[in-house]
Amino acid sequence: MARAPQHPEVSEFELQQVLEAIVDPVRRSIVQQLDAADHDIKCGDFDIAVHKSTATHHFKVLREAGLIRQYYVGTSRLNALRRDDLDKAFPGLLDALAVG
Amino acid sequence: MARAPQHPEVSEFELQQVLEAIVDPVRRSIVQQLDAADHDIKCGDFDIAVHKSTATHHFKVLREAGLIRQYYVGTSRLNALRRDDLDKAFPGLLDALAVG
DNA sequence: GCGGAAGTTTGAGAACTGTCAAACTTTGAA
DNA sequence: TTCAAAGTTTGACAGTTCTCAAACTTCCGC
Repeated sequence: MARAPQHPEVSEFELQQVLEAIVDPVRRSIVQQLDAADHDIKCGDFDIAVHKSTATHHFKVLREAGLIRQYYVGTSRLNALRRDDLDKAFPGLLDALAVG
Repeated sequence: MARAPQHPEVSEFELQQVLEAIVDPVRRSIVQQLDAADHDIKCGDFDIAVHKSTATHHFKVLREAGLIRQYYVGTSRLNALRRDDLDKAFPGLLDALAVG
């Protein structure tokens, strides 16, 4: 496990990449669960119906697109929604997605 | 050519389908060109780099998702952005996409 | 009517991506 | 030090979809 996973800066965000990230139902569900919660969530604590390794893949896609920030606490990896950064880069996008 | 192509009602719009429609760069470009223009646009008049038959496919995806409305004028098919309907179903979504 | 213009349909190929299984790494606790 | 927990990595497979080519349909103008 990389100690410090790569996270893009806000200036590096790309709409195409963000759209490709949230178009997947599993990933969009992850984003919505983070948005609905008032705390960061461990990878293993999400309500998703895919295998562990598949989840890892989805988290990576979300992280590289700039949607989430990941950090370790012990053996667990916590996930945080980068709401402020996203609102800066694409105002209104996250809110528009919360609907569905 | 079907005289009257199928268009979904606003109540039938589905976010997942809309996202799948706009995630494709060619289709998103079509939507943006319609949004930027103050008039409807013929299929053949879009600035896209794909074959005619591929374009037909993209227009169909956009139409079935509810993003555009199509109607014939002679041998030409005109395309209109369903902005009002989309704003009703997914407020803020179209505006958020106009950025990129 | 005939030919051209504008799209559509169908078929097929290439590329991408979501998924799981199995093996591996790292960390915390007993 | 040993073991279990939590994720990651790699490999492979299946399904989807973007794309083009070729043949076809419809409509307009000559």
